[in-house]
Amino acid sequence: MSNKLRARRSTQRVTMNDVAKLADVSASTVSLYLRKPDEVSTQLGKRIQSAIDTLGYVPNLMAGALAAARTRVIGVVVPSMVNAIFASTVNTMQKTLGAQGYQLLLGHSDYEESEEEAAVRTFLSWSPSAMVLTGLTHSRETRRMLNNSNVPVVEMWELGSNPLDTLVGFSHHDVGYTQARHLIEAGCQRIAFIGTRLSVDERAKQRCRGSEKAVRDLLGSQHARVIDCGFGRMAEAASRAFTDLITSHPNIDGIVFSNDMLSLGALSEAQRRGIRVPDDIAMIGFGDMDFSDCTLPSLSTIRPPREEIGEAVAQSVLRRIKGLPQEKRIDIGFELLPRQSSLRASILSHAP
Amino acid sequence: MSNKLRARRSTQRVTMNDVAKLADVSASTVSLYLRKPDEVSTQLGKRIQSAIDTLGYVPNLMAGALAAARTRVIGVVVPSMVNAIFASTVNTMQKTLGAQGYQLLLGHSDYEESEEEAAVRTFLSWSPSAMVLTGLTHSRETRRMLNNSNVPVVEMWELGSNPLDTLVGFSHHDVGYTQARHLIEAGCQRIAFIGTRLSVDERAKQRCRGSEKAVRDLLGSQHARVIDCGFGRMAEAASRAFTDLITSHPNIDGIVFSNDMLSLGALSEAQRRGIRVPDDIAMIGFGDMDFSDCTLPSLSTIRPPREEIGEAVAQSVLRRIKGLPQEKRIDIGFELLPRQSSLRASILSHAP
DNA sequence: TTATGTTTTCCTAGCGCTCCGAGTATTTAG
DNA sequence: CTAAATACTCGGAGCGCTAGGAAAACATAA
Repeated sequence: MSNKLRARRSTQRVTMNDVAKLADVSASTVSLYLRKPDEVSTQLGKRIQSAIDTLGYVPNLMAGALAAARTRVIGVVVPSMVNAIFASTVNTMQKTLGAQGYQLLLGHSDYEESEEEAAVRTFLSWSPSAMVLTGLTHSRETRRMLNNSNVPVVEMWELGSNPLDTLVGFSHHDVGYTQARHLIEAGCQRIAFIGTRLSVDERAKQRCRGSEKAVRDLLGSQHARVIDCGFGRMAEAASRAFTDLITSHPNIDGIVFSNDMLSLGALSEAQRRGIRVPDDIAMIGFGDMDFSDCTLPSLSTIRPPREEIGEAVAQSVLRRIKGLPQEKRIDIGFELLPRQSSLRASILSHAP
Repeated sequence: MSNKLRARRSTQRVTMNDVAKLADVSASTVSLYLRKPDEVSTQLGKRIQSAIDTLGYVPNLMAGALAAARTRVIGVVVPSMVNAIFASTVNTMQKTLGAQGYQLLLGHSDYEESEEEAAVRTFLSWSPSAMVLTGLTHSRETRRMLNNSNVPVVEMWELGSNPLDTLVGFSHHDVGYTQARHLIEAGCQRIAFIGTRLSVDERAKQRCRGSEKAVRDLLGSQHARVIDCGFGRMAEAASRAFTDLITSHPNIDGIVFSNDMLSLGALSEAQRRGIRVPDDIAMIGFGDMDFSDCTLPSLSTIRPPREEIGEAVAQSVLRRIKGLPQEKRIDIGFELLPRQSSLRASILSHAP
């Protein structure tokens, strides 16, 4: 008999067994109490709870996850964590899901499919309860992994075709259309579009197309110009883009921006140049950022449903996990916030 | 003999054993190869790798974590995820730590000790490799848990006394001092401080004290007024605070802000009222946010070392995990960015 | 060839919890 | 008062992997 003592590797943490011993019940009962308190008698429940409290027992998540073959983890991939817009959504999800005992694993794609793929791969090895991605554009491999994983997936912040599973968002095309229409209704005739990263940001691209369509539908013309600022510090890039624009197209009278930071940059540049906003040029952005209603003039914009998306995603995920029936496509809509930067005198004189 | 077949719970995932069988080696060898490739002969290594590839084997993190009694997880608690300032730091940490195979678990305290405590408790049950907290103020229970946990801890974004373990940050008192001194050097005589959540944001409070001290040291007076906007939408609150301030103290000629969003709100309000910035009132903020150099006038501010902190924390954590010696206190410093909002004509006429 | 040292591979006992199936009270029905 | 139903509890076999030590294979020296 090889009875040699193996080096015991035990961490000296309090385990469920310790609790069981102190409460004078079996470990199974403690486990049951922890998972389904109702199925344990009140009396034992109390004894167990008090044992837990005395010992300061903390369940070992790893052991639980291994035994149950699942974790209470939800993987979330957003394009950028620095972007406050997504932060609000994640924040809301965190609150709702956290209250239900789920832990978010946060990753970012930097607007690159390959980065997203890496994040998804990492997250999947956690056996997550669900995965949440941003947008509908993913690499082939990402889609494959997700499809094979048998994990509920929610794509958010966009509506469109070929969803992986569940979809929660709004139409960016409609946003763009609404932006341009708003300017047109304010009396603008020659409209330009200024955005960033149009090459990689599918949603920004959609907004641009929507704006384009409105210009075509309502003015029978085209964007006078579309400028892609590319990457880098946004507001600064916007200053340059604005300068560029009014040089090449001095008769522009309305600009649709891909986000409010760009609006702000352009607005400042306009002021610097003595161009009046909205009288000479009207502007509308997207995002309703913190500062948007505090500039002078305040910035007209579209408020995306940041928190609402977070909440809807959370609820959707919860229902999916519990196996409840769940809508596959949820349109949250958005809100036009007309403010001073598009409030032209002309709109008054142009009354129908 | 109770030979009844128990319902096997096996997930049909590919396990290490499957790989071992295909490669015709033992499971231990596969495990060893995965953990320390050098300790396995090249020949076997190749065979194992190819088996892994054919089967598409993905290690079960839970099982590994349970057996090894540790996870490659790092818990990070920031006051707010929506605040882009912390987002940059986290982003940087994510990049560096992620490359080393660590996964960040992100939580937020909402500037409340109790929330922080909850997050820490949750994270500790993951047996993290390290914990990263923001600031030095924690609940008694938080400190206790962390001390007992034997997990490396890094506190960031602040310098001060009684750290739990390692400290990476800069002095907010110095920031405040620098802000006020800058205004004073620009010729301001009557300085006020406008901040938010001073009651709960220890770092903002420090900056306020630092500013106070500079006013005392250099002007021999006191802040004409300290306004705490409280919570809520910042820029808007700042407009109100500004109005309030110039009503009660019409002779104010310089304002130190707790952050740039407040500066912006006040700046717009000033413009609305025809008050010239910086000539009538100079302003300096904190944060160097995206928009800060794109307003008109551009906003003087202090740039906190967001990314630098993230990188330093990551490196520090890595060294701690590896058991390498590590400085206990790292001062990253900060940078004064003088811009137009504090560039007073008076500074010229006041030349010494 | 044997002894000795090295390197490589493998055996095995856990890690702490979950959940199936079975056992034991307790209550209700007959 | 006994049988049947109900409500609680408990035993214990895994979950998939790690890591200590031993065995095996290989290399070198005597």
